[in-house]
Amino acid sequence: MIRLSSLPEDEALARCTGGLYCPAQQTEALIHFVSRRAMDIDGLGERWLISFFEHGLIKTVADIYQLHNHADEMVTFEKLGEKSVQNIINAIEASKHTTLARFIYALGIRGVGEGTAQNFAQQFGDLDSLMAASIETLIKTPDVGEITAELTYEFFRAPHNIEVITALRAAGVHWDKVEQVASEGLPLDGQTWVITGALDSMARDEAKAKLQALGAKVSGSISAKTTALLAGDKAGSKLTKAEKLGIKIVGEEEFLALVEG
DNA sequence: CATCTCACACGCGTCTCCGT
DNA sequence: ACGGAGACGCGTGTGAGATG
Repeated sequence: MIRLSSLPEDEALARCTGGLYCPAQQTEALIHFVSRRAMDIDGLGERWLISFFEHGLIKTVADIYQLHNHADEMVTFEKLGEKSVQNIINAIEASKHTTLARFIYALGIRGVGEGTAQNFAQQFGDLDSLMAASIETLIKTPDVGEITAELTYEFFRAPHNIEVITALRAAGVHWDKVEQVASEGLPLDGQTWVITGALDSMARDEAKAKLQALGAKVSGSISAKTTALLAGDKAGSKLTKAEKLGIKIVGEEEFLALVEG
């Protein structure tokens, strides 16, 4: 996505709202769709997506799931061998089994990032309910205001977006039923945590999942309302800010004792 | 086997939107 | 109107795979 603020004044209004279909945004949509936090298709990055797009192998994100029919053509690309192509095809196949939250995030609806996508998944439980929801209903989702609700509503009213979503589901993209999580009674219920630095024992995503499983909300930036900062190696400005605000700093050992105990 | 390219992981800063 | 928090782009370091 191109930030409006990075555009010259006279181009600021040039952004279209085509979502999954608009030609100017197609490659951006593709790149976002395969990214780690969305559908997580390993090995298929920006470079190959653009090449495949330029050679007409893919036009929309739904075409990614037809790429296995073009394996012979793919190996003819420079720097792309049989092994890489097989890895890409395997990764595409693996991505068919996902979660509703990831799928919503992958759609690239403006204003809907990872957190909001998760909230939508929790709130609506299935894609059809979300797609059918009115602006008034959408606004009832946590962290969703008028603007995001309207953008989401419009997204699901665009025929080409519906087409792509239908094609994705027809290609076999599916997700498990959403489990409604009740955070009440969990040890970290009502707390907001932030993670900084690298952890030795696990990836940050894993640490985030563990904290969420204990009822905590995990945020990306420190504020006065933050309960605690989980600080690993090479912690940067977040640690400084947390210290300044007098926020509790939790080291990896203490964190492990907490999540395992 | 050395080199090159690409994708990924992660941190950080900025901007925007939401809720109060 | 303001502060909090999320979205997003950019920069850097690292590892895997392709090529010659």
